[in-house]
Amino acid sequence: MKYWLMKSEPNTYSITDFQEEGQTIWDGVRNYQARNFLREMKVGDLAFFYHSNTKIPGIVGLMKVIESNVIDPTQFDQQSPYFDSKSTMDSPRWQTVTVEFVAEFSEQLTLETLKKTFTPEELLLVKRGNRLSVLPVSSNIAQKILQMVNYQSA
DNA sequence: GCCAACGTTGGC
DNA sequence: GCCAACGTTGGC
Repeated sequence: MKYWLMKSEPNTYSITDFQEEGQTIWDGVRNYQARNFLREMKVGDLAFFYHSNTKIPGIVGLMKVIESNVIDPTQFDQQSPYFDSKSTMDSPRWQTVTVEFVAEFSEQLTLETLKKTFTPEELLLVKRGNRLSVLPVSSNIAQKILQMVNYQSA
């Protein structure tokens, strides 16, 4: 079982939206490195939900992969901003996962705190200039994060 | 709103 | 295949 971190702009899709929906297809990722991580994800993997491009960015919750290798439907939707004219039904370019809401943490773990706690080597997120919206989190760092937010796993 | 960092595009 | 121009991300 692996841990990941995925970014979402709360203006577009917040942890509250996610909780209300219960589960969602993580669509719209159009970066090859991020997509490759999405392809690696397996059912049962856990991912931190991160609020980006907002006043106080940070980790706000946890989700679980419930379906892997999902073809992102927005690549075929001409009305979608994520439409990709070069992708074909026979060999779709963009795969993603379906995730299920697990928890919203009682306290947000801010980027500021993450930067103070972890080195760029420990956590890719705090690397300067990092723009990946999907990234792996090593198991021991994930455990530390879960402790920091007082999350009691079932 | 600014801009650094980085990815992508397209001319050559 | 190089690289300048351009677009996007996302913190500040």
